[in-house]
Amino acid sequence: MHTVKSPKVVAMGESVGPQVYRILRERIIQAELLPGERLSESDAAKSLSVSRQPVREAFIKLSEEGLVQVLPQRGTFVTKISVASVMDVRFVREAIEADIVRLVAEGHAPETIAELRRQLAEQKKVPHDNRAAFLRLDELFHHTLAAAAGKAYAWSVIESVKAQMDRVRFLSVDDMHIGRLIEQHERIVEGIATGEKAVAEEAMRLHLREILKSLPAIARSRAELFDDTE
Amino acid sequence: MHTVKSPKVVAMGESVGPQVYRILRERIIQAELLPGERLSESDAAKSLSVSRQPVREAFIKLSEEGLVQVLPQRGTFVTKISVASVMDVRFVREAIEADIVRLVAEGHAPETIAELRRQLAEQKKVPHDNRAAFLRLDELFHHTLAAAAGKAYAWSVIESVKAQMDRVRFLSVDDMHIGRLIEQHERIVEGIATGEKAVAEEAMRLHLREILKSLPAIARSRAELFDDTE
DNA sequence: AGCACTTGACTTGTATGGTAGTAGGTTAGT
DNA sequence: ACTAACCTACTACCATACAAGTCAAGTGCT
Repeated sequence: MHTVKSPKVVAMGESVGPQVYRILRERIIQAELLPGERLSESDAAKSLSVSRQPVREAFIKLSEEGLVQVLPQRGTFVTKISVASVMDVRFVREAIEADIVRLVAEGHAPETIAELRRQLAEQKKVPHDNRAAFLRLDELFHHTLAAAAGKAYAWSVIESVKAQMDRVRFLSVDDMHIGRLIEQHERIVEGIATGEKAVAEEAMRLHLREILKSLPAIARSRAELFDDTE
Repeated sequence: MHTVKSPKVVAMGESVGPQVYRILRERIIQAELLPGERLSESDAAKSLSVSRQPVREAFIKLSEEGLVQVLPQRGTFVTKISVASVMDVRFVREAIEADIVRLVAEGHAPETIAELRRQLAEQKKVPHDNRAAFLRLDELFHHTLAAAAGKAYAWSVIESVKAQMDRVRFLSVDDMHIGRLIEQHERIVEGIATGEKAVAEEAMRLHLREILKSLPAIARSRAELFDDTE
């Protein structure tokens, strides 16, 4: 039964609601949908060839994540990036990942360390202008640490929270100084390998605070994307 | 089945969906809706005198929190309590609250310390059999710490995550040794007052690990409420 | 008796209709 | 010209109808 004539954006095998959610989430994080932009249940529904209901469910999820703001009877808008929100998320992330990396350092499993070193080599191979590729590897690095600590759930919490940070990272096109970030990764792995959990933890905390350095400059240069009520 | 033709359980002034969510969430946490129990969009809608749609949205939110499990075309069930899930949540909570209490200890604001001591006195006044009252004060205590650290967002993350822990706490009727918990609170406040952030942090970590001690016994005595596939 | 199949009463997922409310441009009144 | 009332075109929210899948009881054949 191939009744699909319309250019359905969604695929089979999974409910439509979650698919719409992921599509919109990705577009917001990658700044394809700009902060402040107005969305609409019916417009989004039409453009995705689905009904309004799944779109509505997606909007609700996005609003819980703080990516959109739903104003009843008025409209739904992509939230502007808020410096305060980014810092709030960063704090939570640091707290969780600090404990994770300490656990990994305690475990000092050889295969984990080998895997992390493999990833470091991979990261160094990325050309300095290919930002997206490095961001993927960075994501993998942190995810690997969580998995090594046996904290899959903690990672899922981080994932649901870090969207606000990711939006900023997609903006910092120019001076990402990938080299420095890799050095920080190396220090983390080093601390793990030597079993110095305090060293590893502190390296992770510093690593996650790196975003704070670039944030003010980005907020100034792309002021129209940021919330100015703070 | 006595269906109360209740005159609108929901109130005015707020959307129906979130209200339904809170009502069901409360009932699940307080074990009024038992783990394993089957829910139904239409039944819940009828008993609350609303339509299926807001109920559906509530179900989705609850499933994201891990309180219910939605099986398409089959049914929606209150999730059984999982020892692994409780420990996962506890880990995240410890990581965040450890950093929070350290911040508070660094700030050593006199009015905060005074407020915490006031709450300690309040906690001691609670009769040892009034579990619910103590749980409310305990909740307030931790919330106050987060607020004092200026981490409202971090607290909201904890709130959305700790439902799994709260379900267990409502079960541990008997040996809650409220006294010991208060002693732990006192040690936390002491660490904050003296500015020894390492002491305060460690006290918080021990406090949040307390649940692990009672968990195995509860899982054994109320095995029918727990997931046995682990 | 025992197995294959049908049927119907459920379930959640999706689509659509109807309502109250807001925003903004336009028009009538001064 | 200026103000105020209205009017239209939107919005999200809720209710309801329909579609598709699941499961178990029941039926008829072997």
